[in-house]
Amino acid sequence: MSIQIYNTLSRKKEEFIPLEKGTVKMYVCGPTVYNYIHIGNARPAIVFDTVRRYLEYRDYDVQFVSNFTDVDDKLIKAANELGGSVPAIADRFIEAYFEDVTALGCKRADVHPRVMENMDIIIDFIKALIQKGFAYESGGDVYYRTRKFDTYGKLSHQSIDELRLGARIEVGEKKQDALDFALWKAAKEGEISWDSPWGKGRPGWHIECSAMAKKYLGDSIDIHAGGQDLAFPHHENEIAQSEALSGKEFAKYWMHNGYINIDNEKMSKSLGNFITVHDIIKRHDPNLIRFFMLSVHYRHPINYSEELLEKLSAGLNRINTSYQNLKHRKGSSTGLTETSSEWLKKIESIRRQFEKEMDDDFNTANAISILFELSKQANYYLLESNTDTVVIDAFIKEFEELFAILGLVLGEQELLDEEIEALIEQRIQARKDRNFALSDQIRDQLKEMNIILEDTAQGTRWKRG
RNA sequence: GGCAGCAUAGCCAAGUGGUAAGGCAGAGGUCUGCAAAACCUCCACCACCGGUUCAAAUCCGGUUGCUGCCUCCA
Repeated sequence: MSIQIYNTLSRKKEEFIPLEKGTVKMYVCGPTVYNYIHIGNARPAIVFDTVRRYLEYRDYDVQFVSNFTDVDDKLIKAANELGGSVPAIADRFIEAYFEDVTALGCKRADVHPRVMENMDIIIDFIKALIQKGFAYESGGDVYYRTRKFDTYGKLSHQSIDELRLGARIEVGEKKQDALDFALWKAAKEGEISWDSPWGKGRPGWHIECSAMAKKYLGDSIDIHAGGQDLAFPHHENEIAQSEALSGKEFAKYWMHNGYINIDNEKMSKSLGNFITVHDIIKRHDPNLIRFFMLSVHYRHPINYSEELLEKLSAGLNRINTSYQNLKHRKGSSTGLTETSSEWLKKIESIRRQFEKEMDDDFNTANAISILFELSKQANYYLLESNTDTVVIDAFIKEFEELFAILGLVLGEQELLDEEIEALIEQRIQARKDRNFALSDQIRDQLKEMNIILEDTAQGTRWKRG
């Protein structure tokens, strides 16, 4: 079975066939680092990290690049307001970004290029576009000549004429056409700037991705991804720049994730209705946040609420409990039983179902339902009086591997202190003596310490409440 | 105005032609010294109106409502 990916270009699911067998070149548009990221920004980080993990699981060598926009208007503004230089603000929030997304289970990209470190290739890129007639200098700015690029609008499925009719497009004095966009912006007084053939200035927003994708991955890449709102104009412009220069298709598959809403309205920094990752992970397990993000298909919107998180938490705990119960049971398991091979087959079939769901445009919502199925089967198996260590191990491995593909972590049993251990021992003795008054008292006492006890046929076990 | 998306049980959410996955919550039961965990059972005619079809939540047309992009934005 092959992997299907919904491609914004064709608006259809397509079979994934990499340009180069066994390798996936993937570029994900990263954040502008002028502030802490909010959970809406975290969605692409988590979603495309999961895509990457799954492709790696499928034995692809994934070359994963994700940029930081560290020079732009908002950074200049933030530097003025917070005090400090643009590079210092960028450094600070890049560090915060890594802290946040690492907590959310995202791996580092192979390269996280920054605009400031790639000024030379950006300027070269613009020079080449001017040479080819796709760009022009105007009063220290450089603009892309949009109408010269025949297929402009192919990603957002709009014609240049339709876009031109858009009510809010204004013609700048320096632009030849309303749809032309800036490749280079002349510096205003006191702004951070770099020398260029057109005077001091800084790059426009879109050119960085074209230039850096080319540098790190080449003229043509497999997957280019980002939030839905980047499709137009950002990605459309990237296509115009890159394809005008190389004459080749820039990216084969374009993936866009949906938004996070609050009260059914888009969460965004400009609307001010955002929750930063920095704050939310103080209140909630970051693993739960990731689970929340993956519980909905990546192209659909998610409406955020605290109540929803709590409900999801109950489900995630159920899976975790099941995993802990398997581990608890491992010690008392014996050898092969009559049903062993049947169960091993069952586990294998769950794996195949999981793959089937992930193959289908990374349907993590359904993949999670398979996790519940695994959990249910494991619980059912644990009902048997004799369990086989091989089967138990197979279940445990299955939990661990499927969780790893989704970038989720399973709770690990930590050690208890001696006082608590002693109380548990004392209660076990009390129960042997059928002194239930004492045993219940100890259980209550432990509960106040947030330790929940469960008595099973294989002995007493505990967990954190 | 242009271009898209969405509308499925109390809540969340899959599902693109054959009579509705999964989770949370709820009800009943089993197990247990009592609990907990777990297991079993129950809980939806898929916004509305037409049409196509032997057959539609799924396709087509229309209506209503909501959202997004067209401007910085994940």
